Amino acid sequence: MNEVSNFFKSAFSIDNVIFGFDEGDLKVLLIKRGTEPYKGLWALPGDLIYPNEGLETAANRVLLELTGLQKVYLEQVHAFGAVDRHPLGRVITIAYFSLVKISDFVVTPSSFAQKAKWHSVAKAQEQTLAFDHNDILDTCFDALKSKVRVRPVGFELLPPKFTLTELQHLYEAILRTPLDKRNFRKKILSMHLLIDLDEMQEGVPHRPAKLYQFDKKRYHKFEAEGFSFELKESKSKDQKRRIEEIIEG
Amino acid sequence: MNEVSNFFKSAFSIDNVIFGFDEGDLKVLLIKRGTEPYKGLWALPGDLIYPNEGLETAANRVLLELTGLQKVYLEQVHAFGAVDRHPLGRVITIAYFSLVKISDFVVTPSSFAQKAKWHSVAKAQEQTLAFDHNDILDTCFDALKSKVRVRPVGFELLPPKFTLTELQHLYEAILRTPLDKRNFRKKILSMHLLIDLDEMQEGVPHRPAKLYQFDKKRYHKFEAEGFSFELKESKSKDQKRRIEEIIEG
DNA sequence: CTCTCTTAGTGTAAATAGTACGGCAATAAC
DNA sequence: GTTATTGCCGTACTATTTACACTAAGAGAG
Repeated sequence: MNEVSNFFKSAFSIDNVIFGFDEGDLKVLLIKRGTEPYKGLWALPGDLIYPNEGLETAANRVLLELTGLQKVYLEQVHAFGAVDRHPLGRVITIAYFSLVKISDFVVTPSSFAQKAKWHSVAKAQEQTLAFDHNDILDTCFDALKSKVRVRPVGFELLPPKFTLTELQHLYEAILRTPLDKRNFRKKILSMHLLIDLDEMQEGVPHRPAKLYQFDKKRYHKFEAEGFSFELKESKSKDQKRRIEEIIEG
Repeated sequence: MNEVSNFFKSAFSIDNVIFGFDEGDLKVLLIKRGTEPYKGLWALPGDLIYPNEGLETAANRVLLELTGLQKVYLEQVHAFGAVDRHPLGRVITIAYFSLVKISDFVVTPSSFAQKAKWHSVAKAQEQTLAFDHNDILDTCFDALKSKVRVRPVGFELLPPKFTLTELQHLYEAILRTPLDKRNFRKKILSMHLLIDLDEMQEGVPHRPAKLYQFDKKRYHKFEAEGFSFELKESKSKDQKRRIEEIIEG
């Protein structure tokens, strides 16, 4: 077998797709590159991994430097290692996504020393990003979409107190599909994972909504009993009809 | 930002969890290490990634060298990068799992030049493997378990013609839960993804079963229409009762 | 104070999907 | 022909999902 030392010619990095939710829209935090390569293009925040640093540690470091936030939801998604993905050498990058509550950090000066900005995910996906960051963003967005169906991670994006409508909008933004209001509420409430705070929204120019909180403790108890959070992909009549057609002929 | 060249002190590898299905049991292909470190222990097949080699290419190469198989199902799962995971240096490894039909390769001499052997996954998980390969195996097994619920990948492990009972045993082995025979058949057949070959099993000492084939073409058509394969995790009465208790109390 | 605007909140019937469960049928071996 | 083994089938019950439309509450304008 080849000696390890023969292969010391590559570098690792992490890239972090930081998602936030604001104004009813799913956002991603991007940085404008100030140096070559890809100077002037928007890129995902990331950095090379230090020699004595674990992968997740590196991802958390990037997040902390940029947002000042610690202990946020972070999940590894995929390693990207196309030979030519970095013009300066072989760099394999490991992509993470994290979910932050935008309201949690009021633009600390340090965090925006580099020009960082929230972008609508949909718009970011349409423009050209640096490196293979379009791939990475797409992959991480898809990972979030899948995750949100099977784990209650959406709450990581909302403030601690939220309304059912906000929650629904969040799911609609992530799943990119409209949901029926009554069915959504019924489903969510039937999981018994929301605490009704007996508080009302304030300062809204219309009927105020009730505020809820995610019941993390209960969720952990449920998990221990093998309970599984599930938001099924629902099939429309149209889809069913077209599937019928394939079966018939 | 740090120069890329400062970081040229690490290596990448891939490790491949190769799953097979035989004798009603899920198997994994392991190699006995002939050299230090971890000499004598069983390990996942893997190798360092060559400087000009993509990640998936490397994973396929390892697979090809070991089994002689090409074009098998391969999926990236997770990158493992604990600082001390390799005693000889910093090596970040990217774990893949692949699904092979054991019947496809009749132990080619070259493939077993290194001592490779199929192990029951359950037993492999109980013994100590080299490096962090227990972690990797567990993670990949869980990934397979999740995957099998939402994509019809199980067929990759079966010969082209199989019986419904074989298919059920496969799912039971992966999900590690017994399934009701009639309900399983009903569910699978209702998906219209199996072609009834009008052929019978031969040489079995009991009533022979019908043979089926997975209808890949139709599945791709369904996919294009947004159809989603789904095998739900079913909750037992017991589980439901315990969840009720949490809600009440 | 009343009218308007906006969003919150609610129920039910029909269809679909999931669950639990027992007995006869076909073959090979003896 | 008897036995052992596995294949194959159907129904009643329950739970979940779907589709769908109106009234309620508050803010703001006049």
